[in-house]
Amino acid sequence: MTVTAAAERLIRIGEVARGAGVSVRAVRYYEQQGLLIAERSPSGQRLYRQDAVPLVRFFQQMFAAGLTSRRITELLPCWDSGHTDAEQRAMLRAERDRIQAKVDDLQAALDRLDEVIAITDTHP
Amino acid sequence: MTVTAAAERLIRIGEVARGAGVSVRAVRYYEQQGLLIAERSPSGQRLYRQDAVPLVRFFQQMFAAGLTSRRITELLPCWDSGHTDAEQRAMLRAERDRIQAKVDDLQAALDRLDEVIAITDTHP
DNA sequence: CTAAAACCTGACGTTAACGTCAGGGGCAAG
DNA sequence: CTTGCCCCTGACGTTAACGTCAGGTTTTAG
Repeated sequence: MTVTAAAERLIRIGEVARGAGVSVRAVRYYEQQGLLIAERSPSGQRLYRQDAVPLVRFFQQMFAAGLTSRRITELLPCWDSGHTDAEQRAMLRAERDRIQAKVDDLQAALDRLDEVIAITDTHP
Repeated sequence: MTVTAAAERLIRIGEVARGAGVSVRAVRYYEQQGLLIAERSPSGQRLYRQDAVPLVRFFQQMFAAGLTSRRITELLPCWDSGHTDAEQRAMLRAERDRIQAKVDDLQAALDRLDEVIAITDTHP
């Protein structure tokens, strides 16, 4: 039973990309935007810890929800440290409300489409 | 009691835009994309029937749901005529499924945010 | 009649998250 | 040694729904 953390096996960018289901270019972009920090090998190659994979998945989820990379960087400390200041709490709520509104909009559009589908199916 | 339809009062682009809550530029764009047809006054100004307003609102709803203007033009006959061919039915279902998947994604992201909000609220 | 408000046609600018290409290095297998 | 795969840094291209500006005409209110 090791007390000190076992030296984690570092992975390269290709493995991160494949693991998270994104392109290598996307991972580099995340670094450029300040979302993801990577060590560098002596030859300059990016080296990531394995938890970079779920982190990238999380980024994808937030992107899908309409958050910008800038906003994600501003909110990342909330996940990392579990602590937030007033500004961050306000942003969290604002994003939450925005997403909820979007869900409602999508649901309304969905109902609209289902309506037409129902009509055109029963009325060939 | 008139038998022939009363000559509908035609409205200009500004009224359409204000009525639907979009910019004049947007309405012109819709015409350019083939979404909206307008008569022209002798001097060249666009003249719309009043149902252009709810129609533009409908476009906005579809845009919000992620449909492109091209897709909307392909599906407009479904609303206008109430009739669809096989290709259109397939498109309708594809869009419906895509939107539903997006709703699920958003809901997952929402849960994720709510989780953090709950933690940071009870744990100042 | 006149000035403001509204309309017209181009046509270039914007934004975000990448895609893609050019040109070059490094490293394990055979 | 060289072949192939992965990696690197720029840097320009893409897309969709408009925004915005320029320069000119039309409609409307007074």
